[in-house]
Amino acid sequence: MKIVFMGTPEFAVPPLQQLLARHNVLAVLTQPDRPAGRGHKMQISPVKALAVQAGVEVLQPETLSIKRSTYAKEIREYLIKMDVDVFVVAAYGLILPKAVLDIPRHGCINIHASLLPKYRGAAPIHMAIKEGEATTGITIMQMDTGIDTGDMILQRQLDISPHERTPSLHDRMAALGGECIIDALAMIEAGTAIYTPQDDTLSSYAPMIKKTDGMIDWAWPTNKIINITRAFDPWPGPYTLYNGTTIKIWQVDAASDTKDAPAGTILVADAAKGLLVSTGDGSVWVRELQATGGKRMQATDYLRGRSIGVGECFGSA
RNA sequence: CGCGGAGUGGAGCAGUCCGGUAGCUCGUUGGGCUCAUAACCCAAAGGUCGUAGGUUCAAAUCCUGCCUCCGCAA
Repeated sequence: MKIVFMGTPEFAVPPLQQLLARHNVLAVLTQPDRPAGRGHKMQISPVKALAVQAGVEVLQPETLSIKRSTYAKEIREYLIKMDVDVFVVAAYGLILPKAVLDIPRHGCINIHASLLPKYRGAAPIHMAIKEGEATTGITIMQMDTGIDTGDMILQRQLDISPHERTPSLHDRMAALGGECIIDALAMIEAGTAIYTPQDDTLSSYAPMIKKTDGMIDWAWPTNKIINITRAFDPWPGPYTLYNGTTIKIWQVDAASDTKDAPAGTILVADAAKGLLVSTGDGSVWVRELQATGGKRMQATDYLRGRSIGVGECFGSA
């Protein structure tokens, strides 16, 4: 099929690879290069890197709204002229106006990283782990003007293991997304695709993650704190405040004993035993942490060189 | 040129401001104690102080370039 691909981050790379191998990808749309990272260096998106390497034309409009950009108008005319069968969209990051959705013969197909109608929106993978889900999956759907509200074409499940963290689930989801899009396109091409509407009454929303979402509230239940540390690795990084600095709390385990102390209180801080902190309903061993300016390390290693006093408190500057 | 922190035996850190024999908590190795131990006691090994220059009688420490890592911000 003749395809135009739209995507930006790492998640969209495996699907694009699959499409490049099996279909005729005429162009790739991805977010514009932006200064990012330390030093504000210009950075290209993972999708752009792959497209350039594959020799596919790359278009990077700021927006597809013709009200806000004359370039968007040119792009639209160009896309129409290409006469493609379908647009495949995976974590592109731009809203597609109805006029764009209607350009291809088969419309726009989206790869979404959740079992819709659950977790519509920008961060479905993080949200599934944060909520402690045991199962998630990929949904391929026909896009409409809503955010992840279109009719579903194909859905495939994936189990989340109890200790799984975002990076590993993200990679498995991206790979599965690549398989699903190929299968879904085959059904569309053969005319055998079945379009199932979503049940809006069961829908939920996974909004874009903010930096501050990584802040741990020690009054939360132990399980919620554990799930946050699984979900927000490596970004935005689960963290707490201590002595006016930020400490990232990468990994925690539930402690068997519970002690009566205000949430966030350091119950044990010993290079041999570890670091025990009270929570809303018990306590957790902090296994892996990262101080400002340092790298990730075991809590016991941290305590060998620096001291945290028993009775001190996490979560307040 | 976005702001800032850091690089010291195998691990985590102190020492740098005010240059003058390289230190702490661990780990490792050997020995001891103990019914026993991840516990305790004694001893030992192990470091071009990120890198290249500069200043100096003398540089981990002061000056400059470079490399690497990280926090903030995006």
